[in-house]
Amino acid sequence: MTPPPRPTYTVIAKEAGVSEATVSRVLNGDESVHPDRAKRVHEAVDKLGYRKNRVASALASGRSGLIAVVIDDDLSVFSDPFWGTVTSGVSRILSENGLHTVLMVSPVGSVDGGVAHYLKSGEVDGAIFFVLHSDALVNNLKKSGLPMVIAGTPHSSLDIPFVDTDNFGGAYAGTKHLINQGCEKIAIITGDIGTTAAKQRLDGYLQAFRETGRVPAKGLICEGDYSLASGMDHTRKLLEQHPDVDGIFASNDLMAAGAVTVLQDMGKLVPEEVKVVGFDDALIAQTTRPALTTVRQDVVALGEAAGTLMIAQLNGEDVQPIITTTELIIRGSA
Amino acid sequence: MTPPPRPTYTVIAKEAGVSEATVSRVLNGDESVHPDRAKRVHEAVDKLGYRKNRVASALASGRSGLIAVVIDDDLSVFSDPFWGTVTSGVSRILSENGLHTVLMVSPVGSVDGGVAHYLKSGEVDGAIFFVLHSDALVNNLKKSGLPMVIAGTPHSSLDIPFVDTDNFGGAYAGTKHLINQGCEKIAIITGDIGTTAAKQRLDGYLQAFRETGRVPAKGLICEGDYSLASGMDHTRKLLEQHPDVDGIFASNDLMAAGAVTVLQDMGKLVPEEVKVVGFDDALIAQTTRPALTTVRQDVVALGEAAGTLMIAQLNGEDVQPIITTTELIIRGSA
DNA sequence: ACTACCCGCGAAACCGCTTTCACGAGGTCT
DNA sequence: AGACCTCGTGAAAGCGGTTTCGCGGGTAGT
Repeated sequence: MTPPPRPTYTVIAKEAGVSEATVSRVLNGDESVHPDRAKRVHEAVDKLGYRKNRVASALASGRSGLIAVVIDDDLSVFSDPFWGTVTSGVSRILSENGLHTVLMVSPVGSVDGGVAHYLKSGEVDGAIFFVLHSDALVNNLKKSGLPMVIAGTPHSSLDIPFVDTDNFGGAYAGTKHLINQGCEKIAIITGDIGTTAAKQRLDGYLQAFRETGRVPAKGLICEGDYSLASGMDHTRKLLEQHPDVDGIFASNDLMAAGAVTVLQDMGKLVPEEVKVVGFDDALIAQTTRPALTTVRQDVVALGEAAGTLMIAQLNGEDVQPIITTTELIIRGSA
Repeated sequence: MTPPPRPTYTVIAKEAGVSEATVSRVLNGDESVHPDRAKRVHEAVDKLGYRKNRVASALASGRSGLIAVVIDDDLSVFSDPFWGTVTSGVSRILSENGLHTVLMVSPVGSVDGGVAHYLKSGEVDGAIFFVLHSDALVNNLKKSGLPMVIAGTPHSSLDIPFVDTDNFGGAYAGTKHLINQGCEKIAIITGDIGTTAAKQRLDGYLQAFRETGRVPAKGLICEGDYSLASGMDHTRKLLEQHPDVDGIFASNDLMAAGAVTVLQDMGKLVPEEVKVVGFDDALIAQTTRPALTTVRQDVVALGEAAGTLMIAQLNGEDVQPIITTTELIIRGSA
């Protein structure tokens, strides 16, 4: 019933015949303790099955061993496996380093909300933000000196380390592929343009276009929002206004899937008449017919990179942004 | 640079002209403090922008305000949005109650791994498990007196509160629908049969069948594993061995999508020649052509239920398992 | 041989909050 | 009026570690 009482330093110290201070030193890897005594301490620890109380440790040392992962509730967390995957990558890396992940799913807009309070209250040693629309909170928190990492490219050029996929390069490669396949009239359905990722992908598309010497016709740039519905809607409009489109680059697979669906419903053959390229290489890319040609991003790696950056930062190391590479996966749709 | 020093009880007490004990009482909602003094404390708190140090509080009170959410690494966390969604539901409810979510993604098989240690070390006030294959750890931890909630039905009948979707009822309804649509030869592709959810869905299927007076032919029960690939493989085999199947109930949408894909590739019309029903109502259900008829489960509600159960338990309330209902969503595939 | 260091280690203060305990004031009961 | 409660409150003892400080002995320098 009652949890068995756990031993404390007092007990270990007595058992090992040393002072509590020495126990602390040994358990924290202080080299200056004589090997013999260290050994005695370790034996006592093993024998008594001692485990350090991290709360007490946190209070005394000021380090909690907790890293917050802050996900803006506005995100489509509920339907997009992306964030869950990133988070588990983060969590893996952190726990390998003796840290734990505190998940905070909450609107992050406000500089003064509950999340902000919590982060400022010093209960966590660092915070990893999944930022999309606004850097306000992050920016504000920077002053507090809390180590932070941003997953996704920040809007303003705060000098906060971040990790991101090579959105530009990926979109460039995807668009280039369409061009190489002989597409003449290539549209793009962007993601939520309030996000840097969507902007960067748009830039990649434009760049590929520019290199051909042509300029993307107005009306070929459709502002979507990453949702299936927006992929479908924009494709529909596109076909009305530009019946001769022969290529669509969608900023994620969900919208690409929507595009394929609509195209087929409206009697267009994919990829014969219209080619479609997506982004992400999500599961859904494999279930459409034809399967989606898409730009793969390594989401787990992204999460791990975020974790790594946090660890490095806590160790006082010099930290550089990490951009993970993408890979064009060619399937049936283009 | 250095974070501004935060005020402590000492400061608040001085400012308000009361003792630290009184400050503590006020801040913890002790009714017995005279309103005037309470007011003075609150004013001091506001004026100084005081925020309680939860770590110190945790050490002194023995309550950390942290709830662990343990996800078995074996789970397909990396591709299945399901768990991320449940988790965010949990997180929402907990944070509304002043608790925080500590995410632990790690193999849970061992009774003696890092997770077990952490949970036993008293750093969390409770744990919510996403259990699939084994109850070993949970079972072991029960003795420690740690409040726990299981998401998913436990294998053994431990008397630990759990939340789950009505898998049986959902599968029953789905299968029944196929029967009502005139299907004669209905196969099932189960999920990983090592999970209770998969078993329950199979039972629902069998029950619906039984009520017709018929017995499902051997070979119509295919043991899948929730993956797209297994949905495709089993459908392929099914068509070889039973070319006359006219209905397939898949234990999740991913496998259902695989089934539809293979059926069409092999020249079968869906739903004219073979009808398909999935389970989950995941996003993917809307992107197949035809869109999937499927059994919807409310994943967010499931997470919230788990959170609610935890809160209730911490409050010492009587706790009953929660089974969330499902709903048959009829689309094009059946 | 004498002073100057350095090193390993224990005593004790401390981290910031919670909680027990006891005390004094005011009220009640006889 | 005296014994007995009750109630609000402050002093102080923890909670279980970490860290500073200083001591004693050994080493080094001259």
